[in-house]
Amino acid sequence: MIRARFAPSPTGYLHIGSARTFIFNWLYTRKHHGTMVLRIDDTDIDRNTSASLQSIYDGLNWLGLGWDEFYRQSERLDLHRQLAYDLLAKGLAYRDFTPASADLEDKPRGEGPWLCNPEMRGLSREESDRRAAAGEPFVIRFRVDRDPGYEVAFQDEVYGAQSKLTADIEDFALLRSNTMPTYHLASCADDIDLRITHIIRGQDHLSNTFKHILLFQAAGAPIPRFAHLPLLIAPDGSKLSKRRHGPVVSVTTYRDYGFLPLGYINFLCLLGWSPKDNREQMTLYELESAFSFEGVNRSNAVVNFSDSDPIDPKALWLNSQHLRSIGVAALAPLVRQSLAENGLQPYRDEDFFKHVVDTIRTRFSTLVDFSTKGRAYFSDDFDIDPKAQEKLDVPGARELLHELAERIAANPEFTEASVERDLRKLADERGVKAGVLINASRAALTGQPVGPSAFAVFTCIGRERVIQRLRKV
RNA sequence: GGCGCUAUCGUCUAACGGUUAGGACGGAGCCCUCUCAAGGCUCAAAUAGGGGUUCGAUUCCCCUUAGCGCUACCA
Repeated sequence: MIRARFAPSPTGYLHIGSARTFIFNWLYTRKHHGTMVLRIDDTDIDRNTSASLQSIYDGLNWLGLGWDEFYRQSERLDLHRQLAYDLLAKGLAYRDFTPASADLEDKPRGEGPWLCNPEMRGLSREESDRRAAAGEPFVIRFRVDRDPGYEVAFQDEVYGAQSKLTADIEDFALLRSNTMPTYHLASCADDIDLRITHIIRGQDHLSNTFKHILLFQAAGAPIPRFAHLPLLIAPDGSKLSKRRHGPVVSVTTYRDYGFLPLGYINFLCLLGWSPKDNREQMTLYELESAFSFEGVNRSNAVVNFSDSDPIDPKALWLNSQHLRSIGVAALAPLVRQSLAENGLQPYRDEDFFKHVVDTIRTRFSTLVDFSTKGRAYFSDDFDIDPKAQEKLDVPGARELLHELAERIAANPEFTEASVERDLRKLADERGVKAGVLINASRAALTGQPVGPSAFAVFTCIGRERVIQRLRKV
C-alpha cells in the first residue's frame, strides 16, 4: 500500500511549486490506489501564521483534488521529542550546550564546512546529564558517523543513484533548546509514524535526504522511496519568491485570473514532467494514468512570465483548450460563479445559459472573459468598444439596424435561420453588402467588434433584447 | 569555500549511440471567412564550450563555464 504525503509549512501562501508537488503526489497515489496524506509542517512557531494556513487551504481547495488523511505537526510534538530522546539514550544523538547566540562564531566558514563541536560531541554521558539536570539549555544533535569512507546512498526515483560521504555531513540539530523539534526530526518522525512509503518533494531537499536516511536508519525504520522534483524557477533563473516576483508565485492568483482548476493543473504538470508522446492537453484521468517518475525531468523549469504579462502564455493556451472542451454542464456553474463574483446575475434559464456559454466560450481563454468580453450576453449595461463603434458609424448603418429591428419585430419566428433571411433580404433590398449589416449588428448587440457568428449572437441575446438594442443604436 | 544536482529552439519538452534533432506555446505568413477566434498548411528558431570513448555521439566519460540546492537551534 502506497502512502505519500504533501507537507507544506504555513509560512506564506500556497506556492505554485508546492502546488505542483501536491499534484504529483496526488497523481502518484491515485494511480497506485494509495493514500494521500496532507501534513502541515508547522514546527517553526515564529514564522507560522493562520492566514498562511488559510491560503494553503484556499489553494488546495481550488485545485479540488482532495486528500485522504490530515495531520498537523504541532499536535504531534511529543512523538518527535520521543524519537530525539530515544536516539539520545542510544548514544546516536548528543546534547550540545553551546549557546545559540555563539553559533556563527563557533562555525567558521571559508576553509570548510562546520561539522560538529568535538568538545560537545565528546561529552561524557554523566557530564551531559548533570548539566542538563542543572537546567543548562541545550540542543540535541544527531551523531553523524565520522568514519572516513562511510557513505549514505540511495536510489532516487528521478535523479538516480545518489551518494554522499557521512564525513561531509554535519551533526545536524534534532531538538532545539526551546524543546521544539527541527524540520528534519519532525519530518522523519512523522514519516515513520505515518508509514510513508514514498517521499515526493522538491529537489531542494535532495541533499537533505542523506540526513533523513541517517535518521531513518538510526530509528530502525524502513527507508521510504524518494522522488525529487525539479524546481520551478523565474525567467532569470532565480527561484520564485514573493518578494521578487510578486503574485505569480501564488496559486490563488491563477484562480482569480479565471483559470479552470484543470487548466492550471495541466499546465503545472507539464513543467518538469512529460508523457513523452507529445500530448499536452490532458484530462485528470489521462494525467493520472500517464504519470510516472520516469517522465519527470531533472532540470529546473522556467515559468515564462514577464513584467508586461504575468501569465505564462502556455498556461493561458492550455486553459483555453480546456475551456472549450470540457462538458458545458461542468463549465456552466463555474461561469455562473465567476459572473456572480463580478456582479453579474445571468437572467437566462439554465438551458439557455448553457447554450450561450457554449456559443461564446470558443474565443475565451479564462472564466473572467465571460464577464468582460462577454458582458453584453449577461447584462444590458455594457460598453461599446471603439472598434465596434466604427462599424456602427458606417454611413447608413444605423438606419439599416433600425429597419432590421422592425423586420425582426414583425417576424414571429426567431431563429438563426429566420434572422439570417431577414437580414440578407434587407441588405439585398437596400443594395448593401450583407457583411456590413452583419458586423454592425454584432457591434450593436454585444458592443464588441469580434465574436461568434452574428446569427448565433442574435439567438444568444434573445428576441426582445435584440429588438431593443437595435432600435436604441 | 565544501558537498550535491543540472545543462536540446525565446519558453515547456521528445529523441534503447545511427533521425533532414520531433512536438507544443509564443512569433511570421497563407488558406478558410460576416468579424474575431478556432481549424488546416508553411516558415524562422536549439544540442553551452573543450577534450576523450566509438565506425558513429544530443545521448557514455572527463574538464571548463553557467545556473540551482544544501552547508541554521528555517522549512
